[in-house]
Amino acid sequence: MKEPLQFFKCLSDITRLNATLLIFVEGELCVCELVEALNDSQPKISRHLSQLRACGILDDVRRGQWVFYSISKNLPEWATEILETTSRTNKESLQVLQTSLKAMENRPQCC
Amino acid sequence: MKEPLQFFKCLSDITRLNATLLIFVEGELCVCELVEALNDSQPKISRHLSQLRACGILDDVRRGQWVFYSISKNLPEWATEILETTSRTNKESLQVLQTSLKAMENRPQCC
DNA sequence: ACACTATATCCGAATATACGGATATCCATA
DNA sequence: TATGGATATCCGTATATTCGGATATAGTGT
Repeated sequence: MKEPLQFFKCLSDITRLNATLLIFVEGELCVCELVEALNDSQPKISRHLSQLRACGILDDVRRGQWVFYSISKNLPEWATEILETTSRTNKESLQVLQTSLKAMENRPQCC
Repeated sequence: MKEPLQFFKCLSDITRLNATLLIFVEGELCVCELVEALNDSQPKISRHLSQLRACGILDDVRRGQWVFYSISKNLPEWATEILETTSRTNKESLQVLQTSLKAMENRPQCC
């Protein structure tokens, strides 16, 4: 993630924005958790996640069956600042997503 | 400008991003100045400016023949923060645009 | 009224983006 | 190695976005 332009393009889709912010506040999430929290199809979520990874916003790590996504350790300071500002601004809608997430059963980290 | 999503969509086009940032650092610019500084066609610039105005990022005011654009007085704090961060990050490419602007002859404010 | 400059908008074409559905891949476990 | 769950990718389609070129509108000065 070198250019703000590319960063804004990534965040200009509702699915990618919500996924990024949710991961930003939760720390690490796997695909099935995001499918549940965002209430979207698995291929759709997966496609957007791989785009965010390709742009350098997310890191992914496989752990058993699951692939966990987190904010890239190489994300520049300015991008983190923008995520900070945005998560604060979207606090309420983010809390809705966090609630769906907490209501999910059989979350991978529990096993 | 209510939602970060909409804000990011506006800034995810290179013409709109550059126009917004240039206006952000210069304070107020007319269409012909932006046409010159961004080296694009007048209809293209005009179209993007009206989009930015419709989204609540820019204000416009006609002064004689010219229409001047500035950052909207109603732009929320969080959006200003993002513009601040972005203009700092894009400092170098912004300076190139500012140089083209300064080199322009017959700028409206001179008359 | 006319000419000229600045700006805005309309239109069709080209391009980009996002999607659903099907399918492939990867891993754990029996 | 067979099965099943989780994830990724492919493909064709639908939609959205952007563009250039033409044209319309608005204001200024003659």
